[in-house]
Amino acid sequence: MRRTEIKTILQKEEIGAEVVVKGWVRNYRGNNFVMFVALNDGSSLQNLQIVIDIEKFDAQLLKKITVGSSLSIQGTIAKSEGKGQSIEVLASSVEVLGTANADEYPLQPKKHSLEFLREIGHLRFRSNTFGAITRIRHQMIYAIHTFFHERGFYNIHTPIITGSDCEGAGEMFQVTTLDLKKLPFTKDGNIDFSEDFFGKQTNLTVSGQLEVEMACMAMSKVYTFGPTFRAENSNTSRHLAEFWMIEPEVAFADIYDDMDLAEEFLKYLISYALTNCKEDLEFLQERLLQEEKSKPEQERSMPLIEKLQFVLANDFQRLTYTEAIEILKESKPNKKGQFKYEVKGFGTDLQSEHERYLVEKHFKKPVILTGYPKEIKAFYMKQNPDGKTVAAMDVLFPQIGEIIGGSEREADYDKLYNRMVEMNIPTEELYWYLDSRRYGTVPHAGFGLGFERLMLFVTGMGNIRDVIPFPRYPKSADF
RNA sequence: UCCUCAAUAGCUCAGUUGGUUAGAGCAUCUGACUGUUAAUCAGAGGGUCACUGGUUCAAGUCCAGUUUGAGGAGCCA
Repeated sequence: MRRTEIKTILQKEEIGAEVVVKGWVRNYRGNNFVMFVALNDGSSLQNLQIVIDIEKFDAQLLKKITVGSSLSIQGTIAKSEGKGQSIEVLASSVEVLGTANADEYPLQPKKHSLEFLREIGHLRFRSNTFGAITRIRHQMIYAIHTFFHERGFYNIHTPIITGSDCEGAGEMFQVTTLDLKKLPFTKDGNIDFSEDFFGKQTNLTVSGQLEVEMACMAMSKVYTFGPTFRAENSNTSRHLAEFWMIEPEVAFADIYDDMDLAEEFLKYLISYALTNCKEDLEFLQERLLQEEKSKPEQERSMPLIEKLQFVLANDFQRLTYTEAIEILKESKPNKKGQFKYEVKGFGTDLQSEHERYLVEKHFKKPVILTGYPKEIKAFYMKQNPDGKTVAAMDVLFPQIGEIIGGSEREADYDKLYNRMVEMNIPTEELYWYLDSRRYGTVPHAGFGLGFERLMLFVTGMGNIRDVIPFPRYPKSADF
């Protein structure tokens, strides 16, 4: 007989039907006559209650049923006599697929701290919280591809190993097959990378943008969704050394089209989560409410689902960097000296306290900031006619800050070339990037969305290390 | 990388001005109980007090360094 998923059994409620279910024991209890097992197979947050008549089974077999063990159960679906669930399965055959020594198994049927679960990252999928996050993560991946597919975008696999060390987005991890104990050197004392696997120095990518722009110059609407790597020594709850990024690129589009796409995209994903991950979101919301009970009332935030609906219901506030500086300059905390960094005028780099003030206090909704000073932004961004600013846009979200960073790209060959020289970007190495402006250049724009940042917002989790299965960060590459 | 705080049983935590044999709840084990819901009740076992060094008659407690974790900042997505 084929296995039926627990989710299906709970949905259909076919009383009297004969089924085979397989899964892991979350908890069990009982007495001398009857045993109740809460079984979970990952298909749903809900467990299925298995009822075992103790007299019908071998005592040695039943002893092997412990928290964490895996079972195959054949039985009939019945209306539950108990209060906690509407249906249950009365077992006619019980097979223990794998035991789990109760003395050693670290997951108990009780609340564990997220820090502890992170230490047992290989087992934390078996917790309710991480199960919910895992299901939501999958739904979001699916929704991202669906969104772009429905709008005529093509998915481009940009390289993970890159030959350029100047993608302009941070410190890179080196990739080499050279024997680190016997490095080959050139005559002038440098490491001889011509002996390396690729015959040159290579790194893990920090962004697929430059390559996806090349595809954009033929396919018009493209996106890449892949792993990116930053060797920055960032120890925060919002950064990972290995994370997944979504980078769409659209030809014949300007910065306003880019903002429209970003807002539509984020709202689509949040709306998708609300309709397709209801049960898991409700669970995470309840978890957060329990956690917040210990906090004073003013510090408590909106319940998770309400917060997601709120973002859907309101237009993102769009304003320029210059306007933001004016608002911040005139703000109470700035005048009273409550900001750690005072806002003085144009050119001030916005700190997270300033972004938070704009999003959480002043506008109380997501904000899209545009027109940043060119000095604080990347070389490829389109220079505005004012000579001071570039057509960049950052989407700022409550609690997480910058969730999206994007721009209209500089399409003019001379302007791009000169800016690269100004910023010491090696033009020979990036000849291929310049070629896109030399042959049939068109206006185009795109952005990058950190997938785990989106996950933080949708799940309401506080630490980015808890929304990716196996987080990589400084001093940590376990599992 | 910087600032602040923390590390005691498998987990979550108490541990007084430095002073006898380091405590609780949960988990585990044993037993009781005819339908449980994080079951309940009774009993038992379980500790290199993160690590290294120092002060002291005496250190879980004080000091220094190291490691790890949390919160915040920077870098960014």
